[in-house]
Amino acid sequence: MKDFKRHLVTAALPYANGPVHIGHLAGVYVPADIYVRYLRLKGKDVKFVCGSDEHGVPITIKARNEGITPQDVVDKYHSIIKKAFEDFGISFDIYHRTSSKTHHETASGFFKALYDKGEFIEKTSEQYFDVEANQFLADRYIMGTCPKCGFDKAYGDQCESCGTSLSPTELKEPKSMLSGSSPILKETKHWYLPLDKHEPFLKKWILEDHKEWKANVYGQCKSWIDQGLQPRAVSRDLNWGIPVPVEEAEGKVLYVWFDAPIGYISATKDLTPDWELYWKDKETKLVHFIGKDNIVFHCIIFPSMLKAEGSYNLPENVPANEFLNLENDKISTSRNWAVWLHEYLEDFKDKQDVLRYVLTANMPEAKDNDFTWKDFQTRNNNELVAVLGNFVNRTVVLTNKYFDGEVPSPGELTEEDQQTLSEIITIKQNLEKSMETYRFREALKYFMDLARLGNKYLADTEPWKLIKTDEERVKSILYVALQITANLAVMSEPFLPFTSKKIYDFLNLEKVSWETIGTNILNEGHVIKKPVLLFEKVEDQEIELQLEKLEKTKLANQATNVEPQKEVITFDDFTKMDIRIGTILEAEKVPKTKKLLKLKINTGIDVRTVVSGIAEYFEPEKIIGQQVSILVNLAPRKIKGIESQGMILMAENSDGKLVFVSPGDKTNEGAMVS
RNA sequence: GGCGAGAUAGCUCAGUUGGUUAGAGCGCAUGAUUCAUAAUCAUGAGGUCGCGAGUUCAAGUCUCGCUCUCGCUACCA
Repeated sequence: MKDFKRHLVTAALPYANGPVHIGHLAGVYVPADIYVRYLRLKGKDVKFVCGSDEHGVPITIKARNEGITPQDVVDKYHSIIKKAFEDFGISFDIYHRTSSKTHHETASGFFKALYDKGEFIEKTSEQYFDVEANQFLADRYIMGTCPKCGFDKAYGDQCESCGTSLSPTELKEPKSMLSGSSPILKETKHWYLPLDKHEPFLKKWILEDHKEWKANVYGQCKSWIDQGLQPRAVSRDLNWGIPVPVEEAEGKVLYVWFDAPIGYISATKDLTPDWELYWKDKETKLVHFIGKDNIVFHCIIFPSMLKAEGSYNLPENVPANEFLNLENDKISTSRNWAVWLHEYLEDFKDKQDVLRYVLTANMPEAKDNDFTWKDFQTRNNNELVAVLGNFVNRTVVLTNKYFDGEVPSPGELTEEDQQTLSEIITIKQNLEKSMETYRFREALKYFMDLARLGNKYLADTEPWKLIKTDEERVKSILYVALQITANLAVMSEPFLPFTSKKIYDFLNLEKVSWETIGTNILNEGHVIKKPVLLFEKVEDQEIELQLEKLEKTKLANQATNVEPQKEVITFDDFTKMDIRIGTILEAEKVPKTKKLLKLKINTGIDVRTVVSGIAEYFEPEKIIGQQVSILVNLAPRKIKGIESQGMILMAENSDGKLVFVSPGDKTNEGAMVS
C-alpha cells in the first residue's frame, strides 16, 4: 500500500433542510471520524472537511411553505447540524457551508475554468417562464392539470395525486406558483458536462485501476459506465444558488450537485492557506466518505469535473455505506421515523460513545442493517459495561486497593505475562489492517478483543487470591493489567473518544500516540486516580420509553396521513361519474411489470378489461369473484399495450396497502354507486 | 421488467485470491470464580452456507438458471 505524505478526508455534505439522525451518523460521519482520528493518532498529516449543502430547489420550497427566506432555512439547520456533529465528537477540521462567500467564489471559479477550457456543451431548450415574476420556473413551481388523472394541482415534475412523473410541458393549463399567471414557453440555454467524453478515462480509472473499491461502489459504477454515460446539465433557472458566471446566464445558477462537491474544496480553502497541497499534490490521498445514494456523484460526475479541470487529485477510495433501518422500517425524515441526534442526547445524556459504539458495531458496510433499541441495550450492557467498562474498573480498583494507586514495579515477567503483552501487538496489527481497508466494524471487534484479553488474563492469574500469599507476583500481574488498560485508552480513541479521555484522566496520563501501543505506557511508580465508571447499564424502562416514542410517531403518522378534503364540487360534477358494482371474472399478471394486473370485469353493462396497479397486494387467483366498485365512464387508456376500460376504486390504508372498495353485502352487477 | 447489492448458527454479522473438521459476538446449557457496575472465565449444544444445475482433484467462494429482501429505474387512472 502506497504511503502518502498527507490525507484529505471528506464526509458527504448533509442537506440543510432538516436535522441529522442515526442513519447519517452510521453511514458516513462515524466511519469517517474513526478513520480520521486513527490517522491523526498515527501522526499523519490529515485534514477532515465537511459542511452544509445549502442550495437546491427543496430548500426554496421549504422556505416558501414556512414563509421565510431560503437563507433562514439553511441558517437554522446549519447550526442544528453543526452542533449535533460537535456533540458527538465528529472531529471535522472545518464544518463549512455552501452559502459562504468562499464557496461562491470557488464554485464560480471552477465553472469558469471549465467553461474557458471548452469543457461544457451548450444546449437551448424551451422552458416555462413567468412573465410577471420575470423568471424561469423550476419544475416544482409549475402547477397544472395532470394529463393522466386530471388532478388539477399536479406539479411540473410529478402528479401527487397519481404519482406519475411528468415534465412541465405535459401539464394542461400550467400556472406559475409564484404569480399565479400562465407561464409562457421561452428558450433558455443551459450548460452540460459531457460525461460521455470522459467515459474512456472513467472506464480505466475505476474498472481497471480501482478494483479494490467496495462491491456496492464498484458495481454501481460499472453499471453506469456500461449503460453509456449521457451529458448532464450543470445549470438551472433558479434564483437560489451560485450564479452561473457567464454573461448570457442571467437568472441561472449552478445545479446543486455541481456546486455541492466543490464545497469540499471551499472548506479546505477556508481551513488552510496550503489548501492546494491537499487537493493537487500527488502525495495527498483523497478519500470521500458517503452513503450509497451518492455513489454516482462521487465516483463518476465529480471525478469527471476534476479531471476536466485538470489540476486536481482524484479520490483514492470512496467507501460508501448502505442504509441503516430503524426497528425494521426505513428511516424517513418526512415520516419522523428516525432517532434524531439532538433528541438522543436529551434522553441519554453524555452517552455519545454508546451510540457511536452501537452504530459502529452494526455499521451497514456491506448491506442495509437494522438499528433496534433492544440491540442498543444489549450491546451497552453486555459489551461496553460488562467487557470494557468492567475490565478497566477492576484493574484500577485493584491497583488502588493493593498499592494505593501506584503502578507497581513488576518482577520478572512470566511467559504468560509476555504472551499477553505480545498479544496487544497482534491486535494492533490486525486493527491497522482493518482501518486501512475501511472495515470499521471489524476494527472495533479487534479493539474489544483487547478488553476481553484483559478479563481473561485477570481470571487466569487471580491476583485477588495471590495477594494473600505472593504480593510480588500480584505486582507483576497488575503491572500487566495496567498496561492493557493504558493501551485501551489509546486504542479506544478513534471509536470512543469520550471514553478514551475518561480512561486517560483516571490513569493520570497525557495522550500518547498510536505507535506507543504494545509498549509499556505506564511507568512503575506512576500514580493513578480513583476510577470513574465508563458506562452504566441501560434499564428496560429506558428502552421501553424509546419504543413508545416510536409507537407514538406511528400513530401520529396515521392521523396526519389523512389527506385534506379536496375542492368542493357540485352535484352535477358528481353525477358525471358512473360508478358501478362489478365482479372480477379473470385476473392475470401483465407480463414484464411488477404492479399491473389485467382484469376482466363483469360490470353488469358488459364484460370489460381493466388494467390496475394492484399486483403487489393481490394474487390473481385469489381475487376472482371479488366484487369491486368500478368507474365505468372513464376514457379508455392504453397501458402496456392493453386498453384499460375503466378504473377500479381502491382505498389505501396508512401502511400503503390497498383494499377493494366493495359493497358490504353481495350486490348485483351493474348496481349504481351514488 | 432493467440494473446494482444482499441471502451463512436462535439473533447480528465475518469468511479477502476456490484448499483440512465453515468462524466471531450476543443468546442458550453446564461448570469455575468473587477483585469488579450480579460484572468475569472455561466448556458445550446449535449450520443441507436461499434453491437447482454445472466447472474442478477440491465450491460458502467460480459459471448459469430460479426464489426472496433492499436500492435506483420503468409500469400504476
